[in-house]
Amino acid sequence: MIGLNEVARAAGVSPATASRALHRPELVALQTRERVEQAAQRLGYRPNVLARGLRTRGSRTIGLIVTDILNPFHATLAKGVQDVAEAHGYTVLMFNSDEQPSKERRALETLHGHMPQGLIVVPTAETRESLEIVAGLPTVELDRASGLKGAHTVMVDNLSGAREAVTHLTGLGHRRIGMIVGQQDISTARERLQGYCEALELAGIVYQDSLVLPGNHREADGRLAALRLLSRREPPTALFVGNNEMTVGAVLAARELSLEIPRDLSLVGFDDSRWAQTMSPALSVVAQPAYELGQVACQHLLHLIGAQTGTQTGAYQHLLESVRLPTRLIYRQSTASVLAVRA
Amino acid sequence: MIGLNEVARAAGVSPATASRALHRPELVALQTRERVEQAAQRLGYRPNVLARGLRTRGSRTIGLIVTDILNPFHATLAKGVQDVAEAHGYTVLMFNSDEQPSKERRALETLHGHMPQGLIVVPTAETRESLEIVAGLPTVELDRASGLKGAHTVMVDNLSGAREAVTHLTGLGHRRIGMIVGQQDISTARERLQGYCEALELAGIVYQDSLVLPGNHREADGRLAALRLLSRREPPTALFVGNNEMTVGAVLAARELSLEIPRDLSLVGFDDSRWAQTMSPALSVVAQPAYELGQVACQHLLHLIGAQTGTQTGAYQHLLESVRLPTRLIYRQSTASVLAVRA
DNA sequence: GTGAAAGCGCTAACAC
DNA sequence: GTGTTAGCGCTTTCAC
Repeated sequence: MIGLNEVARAAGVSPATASRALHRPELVALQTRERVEQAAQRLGYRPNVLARGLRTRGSRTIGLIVTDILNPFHATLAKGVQDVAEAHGYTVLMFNSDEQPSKERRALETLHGHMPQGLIVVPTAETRESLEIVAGLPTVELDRASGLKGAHTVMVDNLSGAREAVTHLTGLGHRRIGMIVGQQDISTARERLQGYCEALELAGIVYQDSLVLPGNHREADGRLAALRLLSRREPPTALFVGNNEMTVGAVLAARELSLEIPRDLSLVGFDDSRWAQTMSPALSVVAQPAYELGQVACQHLLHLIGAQTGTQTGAYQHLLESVRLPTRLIYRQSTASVLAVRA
Repeated sequence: MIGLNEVARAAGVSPATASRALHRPELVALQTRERVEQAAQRLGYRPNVLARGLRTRGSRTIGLIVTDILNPFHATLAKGVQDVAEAHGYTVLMFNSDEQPSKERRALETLHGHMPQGLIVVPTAETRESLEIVAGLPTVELDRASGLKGAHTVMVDNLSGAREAVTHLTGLGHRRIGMIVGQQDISTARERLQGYCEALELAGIVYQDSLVLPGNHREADGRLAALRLLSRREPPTALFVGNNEMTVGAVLAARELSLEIPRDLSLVGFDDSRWAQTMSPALSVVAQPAYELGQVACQHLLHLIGAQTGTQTGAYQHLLESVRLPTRLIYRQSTASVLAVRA
């Protein structure tokens, strides 16, 4: 491997000067700098990040832990994070927690050994405790809040997103609206449920516990929950599903029961996706700006890192702890008026 | 940060012994080892991967470059790689080339600085040249072959996958079968095109150049190509599309032209996906074992790394250069007999 | 079986 | 402006 020593020798300077020429050009005579740069170029020099990180205690690396990279929403988050990180010369170490606190812990431990300069995490149910592993590390929680106080979070406005979706349904005359919602130890699930409740109240509908079924964010859970809800004596005429994977399950359940959407059942999902657009009827959804969410989280983290090392301009000194991005309700063909149905 | 020094002091031994106790237990007295292990445990010691990597020139890190993490196929590849890597204590540095050779080069350069022990890459058109950046690094090419001779590759059997799909179409009586295929500088596209040709020949149909349109793997390309093919004076009665993103485009094009699948057009795509299953009619596809592909690539790479350092048992000494996994044609509702149509 | 010492490649502190 | 020196945390000779 070509090291800084070789470059220095080729340029006829000391290693220290070579280092400065490359990273602090202003400390070096123009002429010297050019000699070094040319030598580096010619030899194909690439700095050894490990050595530099060891010395400066700054690896130019950030950690990212998502709960499920196979979920396009998370893949998109990851891309947003990566693109911003890369643009700033940071490398991303990505891990999957698969929604399991134990895997998350392992990821955090591995990460810790790599001495990252920051962390972006989509929390699981136990992140609050696990984050102790990387105590002191600038951290941004993405999409969900772990509940750790003082934590920086970048999330979507779940409350009003859900409220809007359900209000759309009540506006169509639906009174028996079911909800399939994630585990209540996840902040997004709590907020979306609350939005549902508020929308019902706004429409003067009393909340019915039996119309709300929990699921663990997976397709299979959504299917089972939908099957149960739709097999009731008085099944709901509309369904609001709290995450994209579970929505697929709900669609499958409706098909199994030969319910036609939207004639027999109106459906709104949370989070847009390719299949929601191509299935027929196309699905109405609460769309989330996933890519932007990832970008903002990364920008936020970089500011935190900058703020810590004091490289920051005044503008960002007072970073908001919590950022909320808006959702957008997309009307497609999966909802219909109850009146129309009965007619 | 808790370092090995602290652990050593707490255990009343020298740093050297502490290091040995943790990584070469056989070189240390049982009693000593236990003391060290307990101390490490108690203090929450996590080895500094940077320091170790610097010293041993082995970072326990591998690089992964995919062309598009937003493509579920690639996300699944990545998950397969990650799961295997993690199980063996390796951390994955993942990059996106977005199908752009320049981004791929940048990723390779960044990667190089991190001193990875191996690389898994889904090649772009110029990978053969760019790989020079990491010359000597154990490398596995995934899903596609860069053309570098002697390279280790893990791919799917594109040729027979495509042949089977098109033979299915000819078996249904189709004679005018269009193909939308990726750039010919990508090996998968070449192989799939060849499979198409062979299937035609097998059915005694003469190849028509004008029925084959290229696209750059994106949805928009697929749409445009399909639009052109389907607007011909004598449009094809069936379409075989060479990748999943472009297949979405083809479906959209068919809808725009008010062609009903499969009545007016039979369609087979390459690579299965969520939307292919949920759209109606459900799409027949050549399914690829994406997760397994990633797993196998990573196992292969780990063997290469092992072989290099001589840690390997004889069994894997003679690693095959190229691994091919089979595809599987899934029959759903997007294809129909021409005869039935005309009837 | 264990400790002392050197050094991986780099940069920060201190001289000059 | 530039060189010298030391040391980041770890592993690995080489002694004992």
